[in-house]
Amino acid sequence: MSGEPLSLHQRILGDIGAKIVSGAWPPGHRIPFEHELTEQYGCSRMTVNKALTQLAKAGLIERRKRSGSFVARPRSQAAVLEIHDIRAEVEALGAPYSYERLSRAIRSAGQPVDEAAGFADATRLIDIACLHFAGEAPFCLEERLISLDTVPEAEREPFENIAPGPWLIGHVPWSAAEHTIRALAADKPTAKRLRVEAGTPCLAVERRTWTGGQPVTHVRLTYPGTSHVLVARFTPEG
Amino acid sequence: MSGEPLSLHQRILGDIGAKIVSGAWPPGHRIPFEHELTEQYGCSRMTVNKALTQLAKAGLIERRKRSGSFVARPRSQAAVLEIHDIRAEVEALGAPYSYERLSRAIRSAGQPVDEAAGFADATRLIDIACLHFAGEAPFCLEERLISLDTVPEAEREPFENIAPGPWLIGHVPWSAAEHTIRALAADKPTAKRLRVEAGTPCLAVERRTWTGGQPVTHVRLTYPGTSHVLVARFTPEG
DNA sequence: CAGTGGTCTAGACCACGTA
DNA sequence: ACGTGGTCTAGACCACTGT
Repeated sequence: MSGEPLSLHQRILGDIGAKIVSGAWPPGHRIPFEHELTEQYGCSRMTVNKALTQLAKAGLIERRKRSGSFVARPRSQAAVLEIHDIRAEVEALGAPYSYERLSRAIRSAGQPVDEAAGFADATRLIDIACLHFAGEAPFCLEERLISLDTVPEAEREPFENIAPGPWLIGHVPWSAAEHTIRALAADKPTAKRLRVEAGTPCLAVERRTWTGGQPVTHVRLTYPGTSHVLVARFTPEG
Repeated sequence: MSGEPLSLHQRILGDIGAKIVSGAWPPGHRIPFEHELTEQYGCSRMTVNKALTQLAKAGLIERRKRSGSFVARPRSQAAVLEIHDIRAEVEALGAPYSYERLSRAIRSAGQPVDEAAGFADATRLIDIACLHFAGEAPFCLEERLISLDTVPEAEREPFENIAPGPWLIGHVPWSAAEHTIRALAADKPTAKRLRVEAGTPCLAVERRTWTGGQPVTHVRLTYPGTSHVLVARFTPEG
């Protein structure tokens, strides 16, 4: 439907992807060798290689030296999860966004939760709690630890007018991130802050971020009830 | 630490990624032109281009014709969510896996839930409920609709000895999938099936799958309590 | 040992956006 | 108009691996 002229390697990728997706080439089926596709499309090997490399990264095919490339047996689907800025999420709902810092403290790592978050003992941490609002209603509770060893500038920032997320993005680009998503029941303090009843189901997203090998921050975002969903998509086109 | 000899384009990718990640090149900073990197690394333009193209796909840089390439302002993080087979998840926990079909019916689409799932009115559907066990305990409730227009073979399958997920993977490769993740409270029938109290927080993963443009299946997986977490990772290395 | 994919080269032409 | 990135070529060498 999109009348855009596809580049050649995209066309090759699409053609092969279609064969796989349609079932014409079942899992285990051997894909034509690169030199065969080269003849078939009348192009150079690099162009074919680009398409096949991309299919391999998408997990649709598996490449074996000396043997060829084969349609992969789908073992796990890898979907792309878009993690948006909270302000953007709120404003996408058409609600006015606001932010309130609840607490800020500096302490040394040593609690079990710190270790679970990946902070070595005695790492100096800044410990922040804050609320994000959509209109009058609490949208999300943020509980965050930032390593002052990795981000010393954070010590001078009160985080009263800027949320830690946007501040960090402006000061410390991440190199790696891990998200953990779970459902949990709001405990009493959490429920009070989110203005829901204790035991209300919440979606909790925990994110750990590293730069180089150093832990930067650990944050738990707690969204009350079903106010929030995460969406992840997969297409082989990349 | 991994003593593997990196390919040249990987090294270039890593070098530039490090500059961005360390903050040495802040958002908006112009990256050396391809021909400059060509000189710097003593390689051809394709090699440089491969690295930059990959960085652009990872969202670390933004490329503009005539202007050059620039460090991107991180807007949304795109993390890769691994969706595993339920049997594999259970066995990874060290528990014996078992499966029980609860119900199976054939009907025509028309309910609001069918429309939300993307099935056109009057599409013939197979409607299945089943339970996945980890040992004696229910691990996950699966409620699934399969379009018989798209997958007519499903009509002959009782799904008593094989779960719909693995069966579908063997019969209908997906071309696109969308996952929606939310927290919810178990309603009475769900709670009974999962052997928890009504109101228990559950993690619900809904997946819609298409092949070509046709909807294949819609499934809701309900995991009780905090028994299950999803993990998503991001690294610019791809 | 032969043939595969992985990687790289030294060019080339083109579309396109900015100056 | 110019210089950028996007794409492609027609070769090449190498490591690996299955026969």
